[in-house]
Amino acid sequence: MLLPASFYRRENTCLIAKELLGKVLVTRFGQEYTSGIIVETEAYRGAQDRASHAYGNKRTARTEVMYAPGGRAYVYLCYGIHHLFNIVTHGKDVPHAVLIRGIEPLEGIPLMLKRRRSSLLRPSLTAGPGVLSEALGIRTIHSGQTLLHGKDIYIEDTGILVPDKEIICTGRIGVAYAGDDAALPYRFFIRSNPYVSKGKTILPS
DNA sequence: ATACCGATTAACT
DNA sequence: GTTAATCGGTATA
Repeated sequence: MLLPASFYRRENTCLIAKELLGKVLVTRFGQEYTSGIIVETEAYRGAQDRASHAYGNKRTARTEVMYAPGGRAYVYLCYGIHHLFNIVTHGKDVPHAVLIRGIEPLEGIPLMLKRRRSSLLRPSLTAGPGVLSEALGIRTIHSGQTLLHGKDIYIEDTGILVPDKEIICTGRIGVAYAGDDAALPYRFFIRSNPYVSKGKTILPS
């Protein structure tokens, strides 16, 4: 079942990030079909969150899509190389988003391997926000696209159940510049899943 | 026009 | 454990 607008447009972005675990992220570009189970996410809470590109309600051409109602892709280039895929959440003019940090490959694995120029199925194929975008063929040109039409990029609920006991919550990765906000418990991942990224979490002080 | 830097990764020691 | 790669976005002038 395709996730509906009502899933993304709720106000609790941390809850959305948590509930995205176990959902299936799909890209379908013509005949090219690839998918993976979401195993790691991070919430970014807009105006009030120093780690967010929309901190202080900053509006630029890049961040504008986050001000749309939930259910669109926000994709940006990081370190000049990596395309990072986010899901816009909350309502209009509230620029929240969820970063997808890890997926477990499900369908179209040969195509993912080809996109990653790899021949071996191993966690480095899709563990990490930059590499999973490459495996799924997601690039900055997709920023702003809707996830609600079941075309190009979308998310399905296939009934995979992730027990609460298997979900771990920590501080976020790579946002040391955000001061105290870096340690907020906004990162969610599935315990012991090999496709969770290997970055260092920032511990609360 | 110019300068700085990052929600990372892979390849090193 | 460390660090080079790499370039669009953003701020400043």
